[in-house]
Amino acid sequence: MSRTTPQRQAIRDALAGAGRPLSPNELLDLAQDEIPKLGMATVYRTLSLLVEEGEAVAVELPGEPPRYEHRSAAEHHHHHFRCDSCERVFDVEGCPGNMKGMLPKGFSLRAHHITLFGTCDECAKKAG
Amino acid sequence: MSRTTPQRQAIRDALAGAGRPLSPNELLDLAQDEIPKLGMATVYRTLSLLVEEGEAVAVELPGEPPRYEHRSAAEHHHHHFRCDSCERVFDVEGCPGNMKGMLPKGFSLRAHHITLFGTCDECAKKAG
DNA sequence: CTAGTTGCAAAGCATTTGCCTGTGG
DNA sequence: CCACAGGCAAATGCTTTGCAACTAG
Repeated sequence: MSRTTPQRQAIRDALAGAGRPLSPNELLDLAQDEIPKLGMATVYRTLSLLVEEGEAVAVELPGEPPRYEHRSAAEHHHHHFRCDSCERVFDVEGCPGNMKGMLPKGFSLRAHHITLFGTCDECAKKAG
Repeated sequence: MSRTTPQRQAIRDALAGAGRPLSPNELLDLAQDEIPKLGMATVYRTLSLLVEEGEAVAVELPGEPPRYEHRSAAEHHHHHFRCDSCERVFDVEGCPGNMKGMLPKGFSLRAHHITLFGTCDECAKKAG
């Protein structure tokens, strides 16, 4: 059975507390505040485990390696925003919907991903 | 200056003739019909060159390495559809637009990507 | 106790680069 | 002729795996 270890707890906590999708590196940095010797391999292994358990969800963005967010964020339909400046990713609410009109004849739709790109509020402030 | 070689010509032709975004591997296969000894390194080097020249455009999809499409496809705003079954990617016309309403307060929008997932017409027919 | 976990180092893979030979202009 | 290109093989960077030591239950 799957054990509760300090490493896993630190990773779970970081994910749950972030409120946005985190990259494996961001996760390593955050979790190392708790467990300084934590290795990247453990982060990857724990992420696979959390995804299997349904505790975390992979967030795939165009042109970037996957990030991961806590189950609570994934429970409702949402999309993502990536800041050009700080490169952080945020969840965004709402959806234009009605994407069936875009389909070529004979194609059927199962899902859609929308990614917005621009500047987040913090970076906008810094830039003046 | 940049030279015209049989390798580059084969790659250009494959891209121009495809009518949809191609992965480096698809491109290698197609171009090897013309130049059997063509190497992957040349495909990658030529793609960078074509992108610099504006002859080709990189198409980034969530969770996948970039594909490339001919300039002619990129001249107008469009999005992409990926078939779950054959894994090919197609261009789709139209756009729900008005994505600004989704932005959190203080965020500004520069661009958006939409990717549709489902089954293409050919695969739908095969599946009956 | 002892099977599941971890850290470290080595292995994988797709992409990129270095180097020497070949060739377009 | 000779600077640019191409093929091959080695290097890279991120992710995964192997393995011996460690620890939760």
